[in-house]
Amino acid sequence: MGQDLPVTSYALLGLLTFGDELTGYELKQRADNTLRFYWSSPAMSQVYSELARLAQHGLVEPFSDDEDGGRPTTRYRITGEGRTELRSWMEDGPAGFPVLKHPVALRLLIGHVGDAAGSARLLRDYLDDLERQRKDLDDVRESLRGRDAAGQVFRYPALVADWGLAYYDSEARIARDILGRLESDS
Amino acid sequence: MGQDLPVTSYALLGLLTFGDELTGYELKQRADNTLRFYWSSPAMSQVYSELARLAQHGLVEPFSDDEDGGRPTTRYRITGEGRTELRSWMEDGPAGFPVLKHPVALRLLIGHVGDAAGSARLLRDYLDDLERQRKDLDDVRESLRGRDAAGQVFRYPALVADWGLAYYDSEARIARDILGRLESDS
DNA sequence: TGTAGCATGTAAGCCGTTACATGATTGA
DNA sequence: TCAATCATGTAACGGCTTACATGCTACA
Repeated sequence: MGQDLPVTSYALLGLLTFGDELTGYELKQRADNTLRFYWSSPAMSQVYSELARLAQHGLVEPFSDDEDGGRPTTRYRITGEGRTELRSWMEDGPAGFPVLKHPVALRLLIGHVGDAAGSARLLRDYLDDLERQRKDLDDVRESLRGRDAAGQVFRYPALVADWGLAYYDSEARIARDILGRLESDS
Repeated sequence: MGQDLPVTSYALLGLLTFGDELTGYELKQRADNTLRFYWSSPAMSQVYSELARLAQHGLVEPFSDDEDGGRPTTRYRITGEGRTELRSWMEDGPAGFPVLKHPVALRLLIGHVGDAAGSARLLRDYLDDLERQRKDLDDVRESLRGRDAAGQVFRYPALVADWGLAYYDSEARIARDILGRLESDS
């Protein structure tokens, strides 16, 4: 109750609420498929240290997995206390406004320091990145098909993935528009 | 040449390229009107320590301002070396993809841990926040009118502000859409 | 007279990253 | 047999925040 961990801790804890038990390694992979797009995927080393902390607080439970055929590893499952804590975190006041670290917008802001060609290149590179990123997220989105209806496990992850796709589309529209405005300067 | 400072340092340096000389306090205010929306506005204490570092590297120049009528303070101006360094940073490889810390999307991802009403409230609160934020940015945008044409000082800041406004509009559209989808579940 | 804004910092501490270290298993 | 992947950490360090400290000026 009110353990007040860093948000990333709750984020990782949340990834353990989908009915399965993961190793630290697998948890990192899941983070790369989800958190990466609208939070940030913690480094491998942090995944382990967060898991250790969560275990210390009794929010996750480690257990050794000696399944025949595989080498023994440590898996983690969320505890009842973990679920309670997570729920109370979700209802704890306003979520807070998103923080954007947008190096493209930042460079564009001081575009007058460079030349017009530089700003145009900046935006075109961004459009390329967006396409790649959109593709990645789209693959994730497709992998949820069939379990994404109301009431199903991946309903919410699917909603969030759709959000992300719409966001990338919007960014691309905006970047193209600004690029056009820059080109009409000359 | 290749001093490799943190991005926030370059960001603050960039804010000194608009033809005026600022105190640390004023620089913080400018950051709140610009960086806040697509980077992050550093704490007051960090503004001072970054200025100290920039001065140490010769990228800004402090000087005392004893203008009659005001109490003496320290102002900073960008140096020639500072401009050079900033330009080379801007052209230094790809800008990097934006990192989003989106607590609303994060909470929505694990919406199944709470109840449907919680997710709906989350989104409605976000829509309120968006409106406030949009208003703030719109005030900033309006303050640039008249100096935002091609070739003028605030051309690029205006482009970035327009980007931000379009982004907020897009977020609101998406959030409303998801809210609608959630409501049609029941 | 008191409060809000202007102005400038120091210190402690957490979050998160990179670099480093180690070793088992699987498949080409 | 060699490389990639699985698997688990430790150590050092940087960035950034919060809390704290100080004092002046303008104005209600």
